Amino acid sequence: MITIYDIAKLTGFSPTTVSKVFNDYADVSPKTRRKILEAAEQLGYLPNAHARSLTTKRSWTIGVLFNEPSGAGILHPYFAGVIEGFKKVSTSRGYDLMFISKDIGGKKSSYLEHCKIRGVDGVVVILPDFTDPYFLELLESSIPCVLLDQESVTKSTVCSDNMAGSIMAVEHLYSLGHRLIAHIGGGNTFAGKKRLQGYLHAMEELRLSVNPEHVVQGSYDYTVESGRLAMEELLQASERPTAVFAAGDNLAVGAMMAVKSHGLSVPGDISIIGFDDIEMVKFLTPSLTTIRQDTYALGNKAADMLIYTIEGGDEVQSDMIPVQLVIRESCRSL
Amino acid sequence: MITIYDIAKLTGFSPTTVSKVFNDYADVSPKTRRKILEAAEQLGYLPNAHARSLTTKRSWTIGVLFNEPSGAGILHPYFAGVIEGFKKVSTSRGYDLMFISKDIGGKKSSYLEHCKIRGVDGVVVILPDFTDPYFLELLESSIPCVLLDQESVTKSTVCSDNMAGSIMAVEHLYSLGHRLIAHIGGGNTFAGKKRLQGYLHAMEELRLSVNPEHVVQGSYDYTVESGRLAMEELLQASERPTAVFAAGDNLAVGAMMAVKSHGLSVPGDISIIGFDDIEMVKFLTPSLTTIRQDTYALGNKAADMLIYTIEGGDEVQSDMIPVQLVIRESCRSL
DNA sequence: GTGAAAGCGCTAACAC
DNA sequence: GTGTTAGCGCTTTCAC
Repeated sequence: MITIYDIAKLTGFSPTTVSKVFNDYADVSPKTRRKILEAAEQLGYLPNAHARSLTTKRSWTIGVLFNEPSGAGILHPYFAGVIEGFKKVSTSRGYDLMFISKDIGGKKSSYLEHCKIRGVDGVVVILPDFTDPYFLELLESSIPCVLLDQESVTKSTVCSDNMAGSIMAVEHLYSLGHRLIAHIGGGNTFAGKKRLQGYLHAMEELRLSVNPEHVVQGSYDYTVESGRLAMEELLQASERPTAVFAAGDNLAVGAMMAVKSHGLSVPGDISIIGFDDIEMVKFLTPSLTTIRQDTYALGNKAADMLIYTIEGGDEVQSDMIPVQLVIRESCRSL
Repeated sequence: MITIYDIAKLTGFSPTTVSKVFNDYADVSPKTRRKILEAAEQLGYLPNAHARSLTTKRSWTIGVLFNEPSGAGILHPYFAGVIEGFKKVSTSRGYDLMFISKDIGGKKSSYLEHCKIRGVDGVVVILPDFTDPYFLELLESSIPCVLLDQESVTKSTVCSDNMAGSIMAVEHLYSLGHRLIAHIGGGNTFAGKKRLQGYLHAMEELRLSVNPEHVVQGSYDYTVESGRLAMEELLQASERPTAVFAAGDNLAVGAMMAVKSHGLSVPGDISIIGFDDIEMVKFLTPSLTTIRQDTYALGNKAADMLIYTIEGGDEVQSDMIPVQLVIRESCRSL
């Protein structure tokens, strides 16, 4: 391995000066800088990130925390989109991404411990289950964090405008003439609660009464199966809704399947609107009307915030990304 | 930060002995070990991975290389499934995963340089485009690698049994009475070529002639749009195929869209079979008959191989994971 | 502008 | 069983 000492030896300068060149110090003469750079090139020098981190206490690494137990984690398009956007800006700012789990060295540990051992500079958290004690521990630590779809006063947060999206969804159904509008909720998650809240708010604004039987919770993992189950429940209601607003596209897909399995039609008998706009839904029959989240923008913004904190900013930030109604075929006009 | 020196001071032992305890050396008395462990616990000691790596030249980190230019990268369910499986076993073996890009420190560099700077112990490569010069450079290096869907004599490889899967697909169509079977290819990728090969092989075995107009290439990125385009082309053929074997589910979905847009029915007029079994396709109308790849097993196996190499094994391994025909509604019997 | 010296936290000979 | 010593590759005072 080529080190700065090799370059020092070759050029006759000291390791200190070589180091200064690679750290863009101003007090190196242009001539010296050039010679050192040439020697580095010639020797094929590459810096050693571990050695650098050991002295500087900066790893230029960002930990990525996401849902593992459900396994849905990375497989969900929401996660993938956010990470893609996050990676884009963090990479361009010089940071690499590392997955953080509760395992380390094959042994169980906490997220916080894992982060400290690896010396990550910050963490992006994409974890629907905010009751996890290990997550709480991380929140209380002093490690820079940005949270997606969470609320916090100590850490920065980013989320979609869930309220506005839900209101759009309900208003869209209303404008089509629907009055009996049901809701399949996203469980006990931040997004799920906001969307429920948006639904309730919109119903009230429109002076529509909410039949308690018309609000059922899907599980926090937003799976198709969970949507199917929820729809089965809705179908048992004394009064059948004419439209359903599902808090996630997977839930909506499950709901569509349930409706069809009862020999009913979407949108003939029941209109369905989702939330997310994951890629698949535009190919369904009928294609799904939904509220599009800009996952890429969510990731971008999260990275901006986290790096701001890592690099010394101490203001706790929080931002909401606009969402958009995408009209397709799954909702009909009455 | 608590170091082994703090523990040494507190317990009266030397840093060496403390270090030995954490590295499970046998020559430490049980009593000493216990005292040191207690002190560590009490002080809240956590090891410093950078310092450790600096001396041992082992980072317990595995680099993940995947397709970035297309952006399809992590968003494709294939990638997500493989990584999920890969992460599972590597984590349990003590390794963490880090994304490797061509950017580092905000500057352009090569994958190989990135790996060396970060000191990763090995790399898993999930890159359809094997003509990338930076990928070639990595292949020629001595860094432990495992490649997915690639061929190599110097590095270990894992892939699905693409040939067998393609043969299954064609035979399935044949058994349903189809004789005019077209193919939408996966472009100039390893998997794409194997699947084309399997198609050709099966056609020959079944003594079916292949109309050259019935073989069209989708792009290497396996997108829906690419499948749509390819199907449009097939629809121009002098003789219309009764069935199409698409080299990927996205391609198949695109093909279905094209068929429908011409007022034709799947499977009424044209039967379609895909490859992958990504989650969405079972919810399509008609649901897609396809060849299922076990992406999780692919990832598991890749991790096993890579860790084998990292930990000193010098045999170049290669393995093929079985695939499976999943019959749904998109192929009809003639 | 340049360099000497110390130290980041840890492990690995080797001696005792 | 335990400790001494040196060193991994780099950065950072601080002196020149």
